[in-house]
Amino acid sequence: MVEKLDKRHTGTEKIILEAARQVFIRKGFDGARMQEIADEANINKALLHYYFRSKDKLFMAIFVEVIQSFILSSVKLIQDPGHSVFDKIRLFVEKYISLIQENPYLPGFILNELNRRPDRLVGIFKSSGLELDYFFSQIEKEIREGKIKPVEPEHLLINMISMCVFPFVGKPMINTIILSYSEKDFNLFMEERKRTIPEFIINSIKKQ
Amino acid sequence: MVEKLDKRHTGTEKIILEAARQVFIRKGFDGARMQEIADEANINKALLHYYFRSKDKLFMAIFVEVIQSFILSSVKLIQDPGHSVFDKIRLFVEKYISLIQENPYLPGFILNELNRRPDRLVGIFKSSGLELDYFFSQIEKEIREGKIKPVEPEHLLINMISMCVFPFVGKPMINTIILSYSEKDFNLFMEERKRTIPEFIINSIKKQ
DNA sequence: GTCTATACGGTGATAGAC
DNA sequence: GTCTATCACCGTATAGAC
Repeated sequence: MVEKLDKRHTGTEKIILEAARQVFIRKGFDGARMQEIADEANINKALLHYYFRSKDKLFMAIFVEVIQSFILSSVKLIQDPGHSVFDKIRLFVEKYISLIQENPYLPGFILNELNRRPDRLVGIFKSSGLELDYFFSQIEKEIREGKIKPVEPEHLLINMISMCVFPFVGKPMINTIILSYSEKDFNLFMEERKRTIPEFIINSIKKQ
Repeated sequence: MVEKLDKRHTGTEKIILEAARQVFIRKGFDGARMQEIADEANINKALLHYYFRSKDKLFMAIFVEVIQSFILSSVKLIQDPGHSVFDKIRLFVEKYISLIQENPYLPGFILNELNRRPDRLVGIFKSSGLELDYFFSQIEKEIREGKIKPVEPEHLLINMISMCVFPFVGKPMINTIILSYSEKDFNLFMEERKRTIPEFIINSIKKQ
């Protein structure tokens, strides 16, 4: 608990974390091997246990880091008072898809680990302080003002997230059975979605 | 290859398959243990290897079964010539969500395994013969007839699937950080979505 | 801090009795 | 077909030299 409070990350520790990140994301917790992480970092297994006591602790270290850098960073703007709902939709979709494009395997990794060991992992970002009250009340306000049609804010939010994230998680399925896309096709498709998703949503909820 | 062509599934074999199905879906291939499957089936490990030669073969057996019963069954109606596009949207969403509600962990399992070992698994339903040509041309026809707005059929389809499936895959995240739902809340939410998703889609694409 | 060597508990798979 | 016993290996973790 108190360990490593003031100690800064050394070079080796950073290298290990980066190697662990790559291997865990590629293989998942169960599929990852300490040996593979050691190889990736060009060190030996013993050193892994020197820096992090166990596989589980090493995993938790990278998982916390991943969660915070990935989820929290991008979801802040939807609470920003400076944008209309429509603008937030456009900005969020563009930003969120771009973020995932840089780390396309992150969503699948996070969601799978969360499903596999919810008790262990869910607590991590339970205290992340993600508040959506303002966004939801903003939607209700714009409904009252006649700017957008009556719509359930929760469903709207989940719809938006679903359409951005799911294609990456379902990529192997999309590329084979659903649409028979090549890697290049898929990238183009996701690039198009930065435009079509906001269009699709706004078409649905805008007052005529 | 030729083995077991005429031999019907015995009782024991069915029990094993059912046990394997539960454990694999709960733990994934890497996390599943042959011992646990044996326990679940109330037999011993040796018998597993008697019926299926290896863990991998046992996994493939249940995976093929899962894919076929899950994916193919529900996606047929979108090629059905007897429904309008709007009706297909309503029917598909209702049917697909209901199907997943009966096996809520199936989508996460399938998607994760597919991402983890695409080379091995993707071939299984590559020859499934899922054809979407009719559905896509039907959409383009209704666009020409002025029934629905110009829309990219591929995006429409992926949007629909995303909104149905993603909430189940992202359930731990929705229930904790995004919406703070209880199990009961979540079920209610998904029940609502059978109505709100078709409404959301049709609002977006219907001609005024 | 970093290495080699090793302990030790699983884990998939097989042998062989019944 | 079903069981018990066992093997060979792998994976995490530790001991101890440098």
